[in-house]
Amino acid sequence: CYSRNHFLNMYIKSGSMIEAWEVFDRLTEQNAVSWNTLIVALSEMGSNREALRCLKQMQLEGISPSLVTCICGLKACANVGAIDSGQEIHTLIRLNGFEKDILIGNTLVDMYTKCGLFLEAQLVFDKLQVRNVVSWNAMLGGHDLSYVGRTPMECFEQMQEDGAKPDETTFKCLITACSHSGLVDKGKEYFKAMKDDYGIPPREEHYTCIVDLLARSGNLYEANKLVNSMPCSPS
RNA sequence: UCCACUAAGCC
Repeated sequence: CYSRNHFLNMYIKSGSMIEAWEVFDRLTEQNAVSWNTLIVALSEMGSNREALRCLKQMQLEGISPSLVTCICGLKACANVGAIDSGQEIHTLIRLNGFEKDILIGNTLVDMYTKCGLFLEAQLVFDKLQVRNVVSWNAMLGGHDLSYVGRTPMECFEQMQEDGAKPDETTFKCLITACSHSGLVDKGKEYFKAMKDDYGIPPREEHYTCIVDLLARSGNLYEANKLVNSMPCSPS
């Protein structure tokens, strides 16, 4: 069944969804992994409702959702703001004792922020036993932090006190958060600090973030200057 | 370790 699932994934990754379904149907024994593979594929192609239907279906067929199933399901919920299903999955998580898992926790935080339940997200976040850079990035990037009475700056400091090392994604989230809160100077500072103090060379997306920040604040001249000084796209 | 967490703008 091992190789069968690989096979299934191969079709999916090459974009042959029809063949993938055929392979799936012909599997004599669909285990949680085959279902997960399908659910991920569906949600990646934007068929999130269909993905959630699969999650129900697998249960009807007597296969219990694994930890990975819960993660994939939550992502599908996050994509379409399906808070009801999200909460059902959260219940499932509790029933199975998956809640201490960091990946589960991070995905829950993300799902709740994407669904607009910021306090719920904060609650899950606070209850995490261990937090990593992804947890912090999810908080930082998910929504306007002012909903939970925080600023991007505080969040950024706290994450470091907590021992998380800011990465590329952190700065994308951080600068975007500044941009959305009108914190123009702070955003510029962070952009500079990123390479000067943290040794992270800005990528194309970081330039997009900072240009967006400048342009939004009416700083067209500076934005233009920056675009012209950009190195050619690395990758 | 068959599958799995966060990630800019435009729309």
